[in-house]
Parts: sequence; structure tokens; C-alpha cells
Amino acid sequence: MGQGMSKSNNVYKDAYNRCLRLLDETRSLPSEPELGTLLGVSRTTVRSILARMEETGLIAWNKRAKTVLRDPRPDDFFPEEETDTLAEIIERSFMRRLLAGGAEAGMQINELELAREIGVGTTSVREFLIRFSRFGLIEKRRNSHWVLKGFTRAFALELTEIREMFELRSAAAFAALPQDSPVWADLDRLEDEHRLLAREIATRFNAFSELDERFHRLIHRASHNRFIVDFYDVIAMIFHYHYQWNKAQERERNEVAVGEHLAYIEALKSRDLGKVDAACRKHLKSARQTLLTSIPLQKS
Amino acid sequence: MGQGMSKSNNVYKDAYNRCLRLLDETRSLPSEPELGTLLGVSRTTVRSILARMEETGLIAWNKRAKTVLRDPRPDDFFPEEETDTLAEIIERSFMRRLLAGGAEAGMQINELELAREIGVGTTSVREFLIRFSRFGLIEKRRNSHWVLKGFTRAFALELTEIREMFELRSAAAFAALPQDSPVWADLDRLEDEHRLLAREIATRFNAFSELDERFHRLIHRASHNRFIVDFYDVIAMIFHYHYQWNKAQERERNEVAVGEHLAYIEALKSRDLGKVDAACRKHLKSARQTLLTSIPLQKS
DNA sequence: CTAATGTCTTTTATCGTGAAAAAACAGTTT
DNA sequence: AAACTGTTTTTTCACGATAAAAGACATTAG
Repeated sequence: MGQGMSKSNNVYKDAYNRCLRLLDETRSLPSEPELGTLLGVSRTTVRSILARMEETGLIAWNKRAKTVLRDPRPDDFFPEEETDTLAEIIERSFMRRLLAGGAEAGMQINELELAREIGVGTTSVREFLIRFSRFGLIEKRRNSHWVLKGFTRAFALELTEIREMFELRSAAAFAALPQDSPVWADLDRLEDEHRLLAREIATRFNAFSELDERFHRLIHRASHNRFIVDFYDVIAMIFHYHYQWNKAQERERNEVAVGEHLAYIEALKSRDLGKVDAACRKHLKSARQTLLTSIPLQKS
Repeated sequence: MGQGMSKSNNVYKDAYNRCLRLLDETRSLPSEPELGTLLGVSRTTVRSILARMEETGLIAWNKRAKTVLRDPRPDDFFPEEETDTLAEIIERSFMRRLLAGGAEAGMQINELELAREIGVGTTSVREFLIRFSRFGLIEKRRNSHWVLKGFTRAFALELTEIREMFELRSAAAFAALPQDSPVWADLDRLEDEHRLLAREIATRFNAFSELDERFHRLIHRASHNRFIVDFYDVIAMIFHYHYQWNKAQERERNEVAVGEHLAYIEALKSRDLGKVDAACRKHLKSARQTLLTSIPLQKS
């Protein structure tokens, strides 16, 4: 596909799509700097977006006046796959390979081959592997190839050991937070979302994964420790792919987890360290179990 | 200096220097594959080394026969600075800047500027920053610049919090290792080195830093957890630069630390978990104190 | 017939380059 | 004069290219 391209304009395309959705709500767009902060891009990109919107007759643009002329149609949007970052594309391909089986521990990883297969430059693949290495699934041999350590039972155990250590500590810190801390309001909101999901679990069980991440990140943040907070990236990555992959009894598993979360939230609100510890331990134990059962059995 | 160079041959130069030292000990060199494993390089590099050694009259080389003709002279060696990896060069420059003061938290990091200043390509700087980011001192703004989080008191506290959690757990795991585990022999050897250093502390106090790292890595390895083992890289990096930087009362500090290590080793050998915990805590506490006092006072 | 050497191929490390995006600067409008 | 738009400069991102280094294959010595 994109051979020879120096750099894809996915930032522009993604922001353009998001800006289209904004169009539905107003009759005229705000100033360029304001749009920039709203979309999280620079004014340069905002101006490219506005230029195209004028071209396709979506808006009339003259200096400060940006009047909406018509509602966006489905074909105004850029295709979803063109809005992904290279990093996302590479990660997806890599994880697909890794989980598609046949990815034995100890196997060599070839930068050039990966790059060719995905259709991107080697630099991007290298940078991805370096970033990815902190997840502990791959390792670099000094001035030589990368080695796959594998998504093994040992990996899951090491991961959960740290997770439990960190989360117990964070949960205790959370419970000790003063009553006027804004986190309690965040927790209330999350509790509501959990109750809602519990009621509609039969149909919306796949909405859990996203809620799960937000809940645990909130707790970890209470540690006020960057290493603990950052470590949740490892967990989030693993769970992200794990959820996509292991669909067995997903509804039941998620239903149980929602219940555990609610008990956990209750404990936090009680601010009773003993209760918090117990509820946290219980949830982490079943989370570990879920992860472990989903790991393919090793050869040796 | 090295503009336009695609890749420096530091692997070759470093291996060449190490091979020269080997020359002192024997009258003839082993086979090419054997030399390769000995020096940790490929046979291609070994052959380049042998070729040069023949050229400079150090050896006579004919197929299997590699006879040493003369002892290496100082000018046979490549200069030290030519044997460093690009990554090492970049890290050193970056850390010098960071510790030279004037590096306020929140400051932007400019890839291009760094690359120009060090005299290397941007790709290498980017890769360095990605690798370095796991140390928690810098952070990337999505499709924009890096931000320096700074070597602050908060950083030191967060770092030591994790360190203490991990080391207490590793020490307990260490003490629980079976008597026939090879680590006990390693520990004995380290104990001897500590005793030796304690006796010669007046002159050899700067040898402590290296011994310190080996000792703590041995303990962390007992955790059998890659995340714990890998985390020691963060500590090692910080202490490496910290030792170079804060020379105040270095002798006294190291003398105390050696004593604490010996008590710690004693406790481990007793395999009494209570004693281990106490000795570990005591040492970690003074290590934290040392680190904290060496951090420059912040503005706000 | 094993383990070395000799030769050829592939991969990694690094750079320069150019488009995308950000950021800085200059000029306008209210 | 504050906040905007118009223009220019800088920086980031990603690529292809090339030397260094690794690795694979073929040949030969013991």
C-alpha cells in the first residue's frame, strides 16, 4: 500500500473526522486556536482541515467566519484504517503474529522481515520494538536480533505478582485520601457506571474491558508513583489483547468481575483498610485466574 | 567529528582491544569460532581483528596457525573513546546536560538540537530517548516534543519506594533458596570481596559502586521476576551518575555501606527472615538518605 | 566425519532526506 | 491591546540507502 510515502497524514485525517462530528452540533466553528486545543492538534493541521471542509462545501470560510453549510455525509469521513498511527498498525500486526500461535518462546525476531511484511520502514519497526520491550515479552541480544520470550505462564505469574503488590499499595493509599479529594467523586461516577453495566450485562458485557481499565487506573493513580502508574500500561496492553483473544465465558467472567469491582468500591468508600485489602485481594486473585486459564499450555 | 559516517566500527575496535590483552597470555590464538565466543562477536569481526593483527606484525596468521610474534605496545590499542557505542555517547552527553544544572523540570527536549550538539543522526537520538523514557525522567507529548520531568526529590522518593518493595521481597526469596543453590557460593564470593574492600577502604573506596551493583543484582535475581530484575536497571543508572556526581563524603558513605552489606549478607546466610528483613531495611534506609541528600533543592 | 577456514548473503545500525505537523513570528481585526 | 488570521521556520516522523556486523553456506584440513 503506502510504499515510498515519507509520512502519512493520519493526524490530519483523524482530526478531520473528529471535527466532522463536531459539525453536527453547531452552526459555526470556533477560532483556529480553540479548535486546535479541542482536537489536540496544531493550528497548521486545523487550517488544513478547514481548507478541505471549505473545498467539499461543508463550510464557508472567510477569516473568522466559519459557517456550517450542510451536515456531513458518511462519505465525507476518511476511512477508519487511514486514521491509525504507524505505531498502532505495527503493534496490531505484531500482536496478531504473536497470538496466532506458532510463536514459540526463544524464537528470533527479524526487524527487516517484520518491516517488509507490514509494509513499513525498518526504523519504525525498530522504534516499536524498543518501546515494546518494556512489556517484558521480548529482549534484545547485544548488536544482534531480538528474542521472543513468549506469552507464557511464567510471564503471567510475574506480571500478576507485581500487579498485586502495586495495587494493594495503591488501594491502601486511595482509602487514606482525604474526604475532599476529587477522586471520591470519580469513584462515585465509576460506581454508577458499574451498576448500570451490571443491570445490562447480558447485552453490554463487552463494555467491561474499557471500564475495567479506567477503574484500575484511578486506583493506581492514588499511589502518586510514576513507576506504579506506568506499570499499568503493561497490564492494560496484555488485557487488551487477552480480551480480544479469549472469548470463552466472557459474559460470565465479566459479570463476576463487575460484582467484585462493586464490592471493592464499597470497601474503598468504607475507608477500612482491612476491608479494602480483602476486597482487592479477592478481585486480583480471580483476575489472575482468568489470565492464567487463557494461556496456552507450553511444550516443555 | 564523524559526519556522514554510516556506522562506526566500535564493535570491532573494542573487541580488538580486548583481544590484544588476550595476546599477553598465550603464544598462539584459538580457532576463529572460539575467539568469537570469547570476545562476544561474530566470526566476521574476529577475522577483521586477525587481519589487522597480521598487518601490524603482532601475529603470523596462516589458516589455523595464529602465532604471536610480539607483545602488544600501548599504541597498538585503539583509543578508548572510539570503542564506545553510539548509545553510550548519547547517554553520556544527555546526562551531562541534565546534571550540569539549568535543566529545569518541565523543560522541552529537542531531538534535532540534541542530535546536532552531539554530532549524530536524529534517529539514534530518538531511539535513545525511547529507551531512556522507561527511567521515568522524561515523557513524550503525543506527536510533539519530549518533556523533562527532572531529577527531583519526588523522583527519588518514587524510585526508592519501588526499590524497597522489590528488594525486601527479593531478599526474602533469596533467604528461602535451598542450600544447594549456586547463589550461596556467589554470595560467599561477594562476601570475601566486601571484606577485602573493607580492609582497603581508605584507598579503594571508589571500587564500591561496582561491587554494590553486583551485590544487589544477585539478590534481585532471586525474585525470578523479570520486572523486578529489569527495574534494577533504573536504580543502576541513577546510582551510576549519582556516584560520578556527588563526591561529598564518598569514602565515609561507602565505608558505612560496606558494613551494612556485610550485616545484610550475614542475615541472608542465617536464613532467618526476621533478620533479613531488618538488615535489608536498614541498608535501604541509608541508601535512600544518601540519594536524597544529593538532590539539588527545587525552586517551588 | 567433525570442526575448522573461506566465501557469500542477510540483518542491524546509522545517516541524510523530505513530507507532515508543530511552533514561532508578523500582520490584522475588533 | 488582546485575540485572531496569515506566513515562515523548525521539528518530528518515516523512508531508502549504505557500511558494519552477524549469520549461512561451501569448502577443506585433520
